[in-house]
Amino acid sequence: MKVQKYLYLCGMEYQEAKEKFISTWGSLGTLWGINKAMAQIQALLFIATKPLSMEDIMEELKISRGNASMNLRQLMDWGIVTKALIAGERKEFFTTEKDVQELVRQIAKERSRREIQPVIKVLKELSSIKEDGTTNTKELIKQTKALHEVAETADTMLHKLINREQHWMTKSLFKFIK
Amino acid sequence: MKVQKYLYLCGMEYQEAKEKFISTWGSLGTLWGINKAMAQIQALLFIATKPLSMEDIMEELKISRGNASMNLRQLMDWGIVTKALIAGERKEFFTTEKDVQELVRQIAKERSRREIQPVIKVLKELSSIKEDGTTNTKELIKQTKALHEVAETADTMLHKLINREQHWMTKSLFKFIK
DNA sequence: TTGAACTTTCAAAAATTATTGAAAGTTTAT
DNA sequence: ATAAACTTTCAATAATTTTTGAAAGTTCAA
Repeated sequence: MKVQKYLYLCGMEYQEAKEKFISTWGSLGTLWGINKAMAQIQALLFIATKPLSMEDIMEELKISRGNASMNLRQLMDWGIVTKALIAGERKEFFTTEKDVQELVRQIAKERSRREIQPVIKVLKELSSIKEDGTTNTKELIKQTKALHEVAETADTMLHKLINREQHWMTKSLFKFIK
Repeated sequence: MKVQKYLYLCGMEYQEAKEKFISTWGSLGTLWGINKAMAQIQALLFIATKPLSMEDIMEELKISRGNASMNLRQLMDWGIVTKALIAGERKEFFTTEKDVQELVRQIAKERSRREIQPVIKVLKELSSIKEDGTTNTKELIKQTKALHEVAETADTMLHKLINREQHWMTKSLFKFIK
């Protein structure tokens, strides 16, 4: 009965679509090494029409307070969720970056910093390997160099993306690649 | 004693560099949702000067036969490792794609197929949500559309990358982005 | 067809990662 | 300074993922 009333008021479609959106985002996150709760919180905020409190998030996603707190903190470390102070409220509220372009840029920036740059550093270290003339050493040097080059290129590309004004990606690049 | 002899013959530098290369690749893989053994097997093959047997791989990486077998199969599913038949040998030997550009393309292709395309599919499904005039529904529709657009762009970009001739990425694109 | 040489499969064990919940910590209004 | 209203931390637990190893499966030479 309660369910029927709810369905009548809000429309089944919305609730269903919302859940699908959140769970899809969640499993996508898992695939990319981001944990489910973190991805789902971001998804929830992404389609919310106003900032949400920790209580709201816990209730919607059925997760514990500790889990919500830790994952919100991580999202803030990634720079894609921020606290939104609401006048007259003691609680903290949260919002995510709503502009997809900006979101993509922020994620690109963090992934470069956390993943690509450390790899580049190791590849650079490996370039100091002693050339002893063996085939094995030659191959290691050759492949290390090749990877180093690709990693640098990828990083440069990401940085071009990161430093562009808003709609660069969809406009210019899309045009370029025809 | 045995160790010293080994060090003398092969040079400490090589062994150290090789281990560093493999373990770095392994942890990078983990970060990207690829399991450690799978990434390490690929790394090992990437710097090997000849095809390796399952025994070789098991011994070098200290992993079990089952583990080696399953991960080699996955790497073959990804299309980045292939069996190399060696005349006169009963055993199977394995090699990985040695050209980094080609490797990147193959990975891009698989990631598009496994990750981006399913997301695009869900976003498309969600676009059939019933527009009931509420703010929440409007926001969900808006954000779904925005993501859909970005996902399509990313996928198109990847496909341009995938279908280019060999050195497109480093040559043309690098030039373009200055 | 047999059996030796290999590979694959898969249930169980180990390792890793995520989640909980309650105690400790913090902030703010009075 | 106190206490209510919150948030954070973290040890314990749960869930998930990876790894093992041995049995089952396959292939091939004789």
